[in-house]
Order: sequence, then structure tokens, then C-alpha cells
Amino acid sequence: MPPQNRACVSGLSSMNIQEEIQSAIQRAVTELYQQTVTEVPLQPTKKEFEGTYTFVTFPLTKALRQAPAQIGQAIGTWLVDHTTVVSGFNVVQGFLNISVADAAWLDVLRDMAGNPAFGTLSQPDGASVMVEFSSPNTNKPLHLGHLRNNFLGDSVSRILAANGYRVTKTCIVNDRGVHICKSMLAYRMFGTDASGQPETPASSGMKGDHLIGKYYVLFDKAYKAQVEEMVAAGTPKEEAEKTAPLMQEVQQMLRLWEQGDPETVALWRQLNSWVYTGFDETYRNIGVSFDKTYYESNTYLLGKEIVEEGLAKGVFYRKDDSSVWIDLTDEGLDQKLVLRSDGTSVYMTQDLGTTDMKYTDFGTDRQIWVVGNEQDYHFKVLFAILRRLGRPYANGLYHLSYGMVDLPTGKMKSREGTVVDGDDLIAETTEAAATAADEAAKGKLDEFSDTEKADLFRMLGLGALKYYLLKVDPQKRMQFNPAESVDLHGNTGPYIQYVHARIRSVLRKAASEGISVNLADLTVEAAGQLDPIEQQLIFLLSQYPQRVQEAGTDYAPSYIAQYAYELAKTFNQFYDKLSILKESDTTKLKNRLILSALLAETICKAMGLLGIEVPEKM
RNA sequence: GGUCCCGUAGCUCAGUUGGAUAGAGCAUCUGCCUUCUAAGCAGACGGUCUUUGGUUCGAAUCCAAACGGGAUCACCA
Repeated sequence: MPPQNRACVSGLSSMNIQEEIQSAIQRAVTELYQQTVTEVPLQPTKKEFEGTYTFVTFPLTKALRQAPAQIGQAIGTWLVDHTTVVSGFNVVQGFLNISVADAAWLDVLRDMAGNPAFGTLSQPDGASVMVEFSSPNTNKPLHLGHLRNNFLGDSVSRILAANGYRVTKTCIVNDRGVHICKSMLAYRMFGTDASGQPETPASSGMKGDHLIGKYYVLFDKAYKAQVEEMVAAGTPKEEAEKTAPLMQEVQQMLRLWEQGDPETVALWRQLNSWVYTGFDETYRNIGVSFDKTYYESNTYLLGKEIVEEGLAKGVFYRKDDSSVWIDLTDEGLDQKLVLRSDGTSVYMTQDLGTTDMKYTDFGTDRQIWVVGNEQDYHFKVLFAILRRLGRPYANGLYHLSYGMVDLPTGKMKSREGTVVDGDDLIAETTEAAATAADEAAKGKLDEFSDTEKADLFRMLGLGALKYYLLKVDPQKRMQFNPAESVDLHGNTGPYIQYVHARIRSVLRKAASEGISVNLADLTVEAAGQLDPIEQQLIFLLSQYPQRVQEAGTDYAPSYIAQYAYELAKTFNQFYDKLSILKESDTTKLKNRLILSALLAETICKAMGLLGIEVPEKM
């Protein structure tokens, strides 16, 4: 991806400590050494040293012809003498650790707290992006792997929106094809009870997607039995798999569907509509929605005219059997089929057409696909083709690839029935959260009504699950441990949710005691000393816009998860070390309240970027 | 076999553009609630960053090779 504009980061305030120190260091070097430095990277000072920002002087030793420590000493002294921001420094070898004046911290706090849009960035050109995710098949319910996909896509969409992009969320439903016909056929065969009544979601009490999933499994069973029988009778396995009567029937059904046979189409519509009702319920449960849903039954014929175009442009070539190919060997890829010899489409043909269509519909500068890493190769080829066809959007395409989710027992395998169902998992997670939370609450929830409790437990269960799946780098294959996923302690969603509730509780108490929390009360000058933990909190908060921006450029919800945890953890340390409401110095007290309020708000925003709600009480 | 991804504490994972003695959580052990929510905090224990070379003031990070795990290389999607 092209690097984004770094300049949009600092829209937060007139007073940006980091930038101020950076430019001051540049001036220091110019004045002290008559040299210019263009890059002034600062890093957070390690915990065991005093200071907030660290400037590494090793790289300057050659140009300035001085020892690293000497340079640090000189620059540090200069900063203290010539700026109001830097209050002190210490030098350890090539590391210049810089401490910031309390007045500067409080200034920053005031700017952040006074800006309701803090952390919402803007793109000067009003850039737009489309995120495609979820994209389920209509022959089975969503499972754990789909949840990772959905949470990623949803979160990335929110992060990009916070970065100032116009975001369009799309979903392409795979609602046709052989696999759909399998469910349809099985339903026609087994879906009627002894008295001739067809099974429906209502009659069975099953969610529509689960009901259809059941028939998909039934087909597979019957088909396998048939193949085994044929093999036992002497037919070679491969031949049996192709010629089994059930498979023939499925193929015939697909042909009928493609011809628009009314009866087949009616059955298809009926079953799919049940599945959609089921999916809608799941999406509502997990808080995921789309701006536009595409159906493959409408798009599967697209792309053929692009094949013609490619042939005319000489990008594709036709073989003797009249199949059409592209040769990408000079890019380290292979030769790839784009149209079958019988003139019908393959996956690639369709994707070429759909990508064009999405661009025609929305004209977004970028398109992102959240799709598992087993399709890495497919997307490399797709993007390469679109580049060669000279599509104007070709450089804005990105495959957000993610790894599989394994179980402690190993891979999820649908054939072995080890797949973790999404709905079941959410129900179990909520249940586990309820049990654990009820116990941990120790009476705190006594005044909650049943619906309030249910709402909280749902929030905690879902928060635990989303956080668990999002805190890991998408690219990495990850292990799903059911016990860990519902944990309320440590680096978890509920831990962060708890901190939010904790802060809100303090703020409520302050209000009930008649302590006002107006920004105007924030005293910058006579504030006295800030505790290092308070400085650390303000520093962390000031990093928020930058983290949002980095998460946007890297499509990385995990950055936000990590950040939210740091905020929560640091607040707990602050909360343990210093009293807020019992502070006798009212200036300090009000400053702490403002700091706490901003912290709650920022935790809420950050968790919101992960699609996680935070409670007022827990 | 070709290509791509991954390899960090017993387990699950962080580790920003190469920087200080590599960090969290879980698990195990030890302290801290008459005081704002203890669903918390503090501490202890735990490492040849898979291995070997290279690049340089400096490498978990960059390069190369090996080893281990995974994916993919269909006229499937």
C-alpha cells in the first residue's frame, strides 16, 4: 500500500509535545554543531529510566564527531535552557532521556479533553475505501473462522472510518453452485416427515442456517455411502465419486437452476431465505452490518466481456481448445486460466467482473478483501491481471489475509465434526461470562434488572470473544482456547471493560458529591507536581491519534487492542497509587477527574474501533 | 518439487522506522481491601528470540542458507 500522509496525525491540538521536542532537537543540533538533521526519531523511554521520550544519539556520532554521551549531554542541556517543554534530562550512553514539564502535560490534557473529535482523523482528499468481508456460503452456518473474518472486517472498517475515509462495507454471498444444490437435493430427499409435512425453521425450531447445514451434512453422508458401495462393487474410487447417482442429480439440479427451472428456483429461494433469516440474526448478535450485499447468483456470469477486452489488448491469449489464459510467469506467478474451453466462467473470471462492478457502483479509491490466507495466490493473480488491464483502481487493491484458527486439539475439520459453530460459541461465551461475572461482581449487580444483567453479560461475553480474536496479528495462525477466550482477567476484553466501568463509577460518585468536572477547572500553572504515573497516562493518551493512524495504514486492529490494554493497565496502576476523590488538593483532584474522564472516553473509543461496547457499571 | 506465510518464557501472544538488562497475559508461588468498583495492584519464578553465517557502533527486527510447521500450485470456489 502507498504510505499515507503522516501530516494528518497532528490535527489533535496546537500543542504537540513530540513534534515540539523533535523540532527543538533539530534547532539544537544546528546551533551546537552547525549541522542539519532531517529525521529525529523519538521513542518512549523504557520504564526503568526516568523520562518520557528518548532520543538515540548513536547515529549522530559520525556526523558530529563526538561521543554519543557527549552529544546527549549537550543537546539535553540546550533543550532545558531553550524550551519550556523540556524540564529535565538524563543521559545513558547514547540515550538521551527527556522529561517533560508538568505545565506542558496539562496543556496537552486540556487540548485533548477539549476536543470531542479527539482521535478522529481526516483525509484531506476525502478518500474512500471499500471493505469486503464475511462473504458466507448459504449452505452452512457461520463458524469460528468466519467470526475472525467478521470481527476483522468490521473492525478494520471502523478504523478506516476513524482515519477519515468514507467506508463502504460489502459482503458477497455465495448463494449458488454445486454446494448449494447439495443441500437442496438432500432437503428434497429427506426434508419431509412421515405425514408429508416439509421441515421448516418453524417446525423444527432450528435457525434457518443451521437447518440447511443439517441437510448439507446429510447429503455428504448419503453420497459417501453411495460411493463406498460402488467402490465395494468394484468401481474405482475416482470414477465412483464422479458417477455416483447423487452427484449426477446434483449436477442436473445445477443445470436446471441455471436454466431457470421454476421448481428448482423456487426451492432455492425458499431455502436461501431461511438461511438469510438465520444469518441476519447472527449478524445482529455480533453487531456486524453491511452497506451493500452482493449475491453471487447475480454476479457469477460477470467478467466475460473483460476476457474479451483482455484478448483484444493482448493481455490474455487463447489456446487451441479455445480456453483463455494469462501468462504471469515473468512476475513469478504461473499461467492462469481465466475462461474455460466451453466458454464458462471460473472463479477468476467472476472476480474480475465483480471487482469492476464494485468500482462502478461505488468508485472507491481502494478495495480491501478480508479473506483467509489460503487464497493469497488467487489475489496476487487477480491484482496482477487488473494492473495489466490498466484499471485505474488497480493500485488500491489489498488482500487482508488472515490465518486459520486452530483448536487446542488441532485443526478444525468439518468432516470430523470438530468445527466450532459461531452461534453456539457466542451463546457459550455469554453463558461463561455470566457465570464468572456473577461470581466476581460480589453484589455489585444487585440493583440490575434481569434485562440489564443479560445486556451486560452479552457485552462481556462478546467483548471477550472479539478481543481474543482481534488482539492477534491477522496474518498469524492462532490457537483458540475456549477457557482463555472467556477469561475476565489479564489481557482480555472484560479487563478493559472493567476499567471503563470503574472510571465511570468514580465520575458518578464525583457528580453525586457535587464535584464539577469542567475543563475550565483544569489548572495548568499552579498545578504542582504531576505524579509520573499521571504523566505516563497523559503521554499514552496523546499517542491515541497516532495509533489510530498506524492501525489504519497497516489494517491492524491488534494495534488498537494492544493500546486499549495499555491504557487500562496504566489506569489501574494510577488508581491503585493515587486517590482521586480523596485528594485534598482540589486542583489536583479536578485535574485527576478530567484525566480519568478523558481516559474512559478514549477507552470507549478504542474499544469501539474493535466493535466492542463498554459498560457503565459492572 | 516451485512459490508464499509463520517460528520469541511451560502455554497463548506483544515487540512500531534496527537501539538500553527482549515484554504482557495464563499457569505456579508470595504480599496488599474498616479507605473512589480487589472483575484490581505489587512482587517472585520463567528466555541460546529454531540454527548457522552475513550487513554495522548496535540485530528478535535487515540479507542468505538450513531445519521445523502451515498454505497454495484445478477447465473447484
